[in-house]
Amino acid sequence: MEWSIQEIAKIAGTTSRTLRHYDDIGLLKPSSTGHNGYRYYSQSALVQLQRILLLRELGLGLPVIAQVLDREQDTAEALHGHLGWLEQEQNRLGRQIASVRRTIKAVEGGENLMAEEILDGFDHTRYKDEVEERWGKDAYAMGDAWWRGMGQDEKQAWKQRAQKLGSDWIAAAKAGIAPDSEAAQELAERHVEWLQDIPGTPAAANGQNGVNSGDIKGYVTGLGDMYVADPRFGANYGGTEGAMFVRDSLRIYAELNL
Amino acid sequence: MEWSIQEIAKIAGTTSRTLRHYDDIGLLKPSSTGHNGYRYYSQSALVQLQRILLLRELGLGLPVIAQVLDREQDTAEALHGHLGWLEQEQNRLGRQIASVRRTIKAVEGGENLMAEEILDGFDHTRYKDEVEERWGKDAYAMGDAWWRGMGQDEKQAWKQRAQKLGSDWIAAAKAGIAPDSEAAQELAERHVEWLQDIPGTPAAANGQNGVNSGDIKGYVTGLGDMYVADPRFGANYGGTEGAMFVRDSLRIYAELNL
DNA sequence: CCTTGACCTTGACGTAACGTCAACCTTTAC
DNA sequence: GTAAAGGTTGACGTTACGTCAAGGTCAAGG
Repeated sequence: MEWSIQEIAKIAGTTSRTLRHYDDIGLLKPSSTGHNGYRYYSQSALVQLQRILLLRELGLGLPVIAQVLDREQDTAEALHGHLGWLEQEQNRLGRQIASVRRTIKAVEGGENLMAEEILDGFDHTRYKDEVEERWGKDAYAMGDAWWRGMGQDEKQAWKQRAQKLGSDWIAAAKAGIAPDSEAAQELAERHVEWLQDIPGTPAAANGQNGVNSGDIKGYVTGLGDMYVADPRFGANYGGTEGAMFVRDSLRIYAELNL
Repeated sequence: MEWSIQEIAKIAGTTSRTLRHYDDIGLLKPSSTGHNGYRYYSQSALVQLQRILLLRELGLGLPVIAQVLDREQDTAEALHGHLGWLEQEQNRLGRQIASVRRTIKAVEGGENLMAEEILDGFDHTRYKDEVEERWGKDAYAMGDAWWRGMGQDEKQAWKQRAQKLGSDWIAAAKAGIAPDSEAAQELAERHVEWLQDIPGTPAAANGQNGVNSGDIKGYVTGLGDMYVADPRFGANYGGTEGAMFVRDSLRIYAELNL
């Protein structure tokens, strides 16, 4: 018994285009071809097709399905791997949903979505890439959620605090004092305390992150290096020169106190 | 203050390619262009970019973002709509995950993924399209889960039952008895009882589906029509002739008893 | 024999949002 | 002068087909 392309398509609940596609990519060849080029499919081809469609409904990609059918990969193994990916996706969606909900609340609360003022002084989203690269996506996500979850006045306060810290650093650097001087070390202490108020980072006082507290030292010195290497951060501390002063002060503070 | 394309890319945490893309599709034009064709972006463009990236991270499509930025659509409204889509997706993923888990269990339990034997007599996946079209996606999903959740012997029993029912129908039709005869009505009763054992359909005895029991009558007569109209179903009852006999018997039974 | 309609074929564009060369021009720094 | 860095405009690749487009094949009817 052989069926034409439309017939198996109907039987299996798919379209003839899909069949041609599977033929093109070599996933499922017709069991015979007429002299006129017509594709004909046998019972065994139908079984294969059903398998393909079953796996496809589970979300597997066609290349993976091909491997499974060619016995190049164990079915259960492939499904396990796929399951992991699916769960990751679901988590991602969950986080995204939470973010959207927060944003809706913020917007409906009258907050202008990322107003100009956010730019001057402190803009946390600028650091997205660095943060994600160094401490993982979750770190940024937590910081991001924390930031957007704050009220207008809280944000204002935070920015003022950051700006004050920055200007104090610049003043200290201009004054030519040493990084290991008492004044500089006091600033370093303020800086670390400030960092500890950002959730999701290794420095966060409450250990809600998976990072153990032993990382704080490396985190702080790493930050110092970043301030110097990246002009966007350095700009907050009076350019590269100021950033170097901050870095040295922080390193010394970290060595002595963390 | 103006920035080159790489500079804002870095500041905003994206790539120059993305900026060019946004320029191409008209989502974000550079605030000025040099005589050499270089793109330059101002502070306000940066703000727009940040807004775009924020919305993009929330999963909105670029066309929607464009509408929001052009004030053609309310931000909160767009986010609400998007939220609905996200939740749908999450649900879909959840169902898919459950399906994959069941399939893994089946495969690891030694069941050959859709073996040949499934084809003869009864293959529920053949009816996917019809079931989904007539009674919704959930109906098929539930029936599907139910089928794959059964053990090998249970499936065997089910198929035997289906096949016995089919052959009895064929025999009755061949015997030339009337659809309203006692023998035919007994068969119709068996048929309905059989249908009631398939979860997710309007006929299911336990009302786990959102369908009210008043639909059973329409469901049964509708099925009869389908048997006649679709040769795949009719084949189970001895072709179109037999299917017509089944349809008439079922219709009479439904009128009298449902 | 011719037409009509149903079904088949291959070929090619479109989809979302860019990543990734390729080929070529500018600016900056040494 | 030249090399490095950065800019420009194409154009292809990505996933799994949907959707024409142009044209050949086959069974039935006038």
